[in-house]
Amino acid sequence: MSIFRKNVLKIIAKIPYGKVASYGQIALYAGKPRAAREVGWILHQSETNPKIEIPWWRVVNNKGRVTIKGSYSNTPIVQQKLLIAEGIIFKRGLEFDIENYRWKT
DNA sequence: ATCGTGACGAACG
DNA sequence: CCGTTCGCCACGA
Repeated sequence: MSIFRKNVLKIIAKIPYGKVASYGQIALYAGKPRAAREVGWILHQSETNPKIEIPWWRVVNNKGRVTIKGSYSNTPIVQQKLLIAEGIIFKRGLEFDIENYRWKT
């Protein structure tokens, strides 16, 4: 397990209830400013290989859109539902105004 | 090593 | 507000 991967999981675990962060943000905080795609890959792996419990649904793309593909159990609808349950208002489809909920350090 | 792919992001047209 | 292109990074064939 790489150090970057460990940082990614640790940081995602810190996202507060009702807040979200982009893949790029997580990559930045974890020490690889341009590894947004890798963060997505790591989450994809964690889905079928859950070492620790993390609020994966609080990670979205930088435009405030749910871009997860309905892979295993974590589908776009499931993610949207979890976010709505935390108070996030969706505008249309899988989009919402991310600046109202973005987690900042 | 090369190539295609993806839960990304930013820049264009 | 689209859709496309390109740069980015790791994984697997």
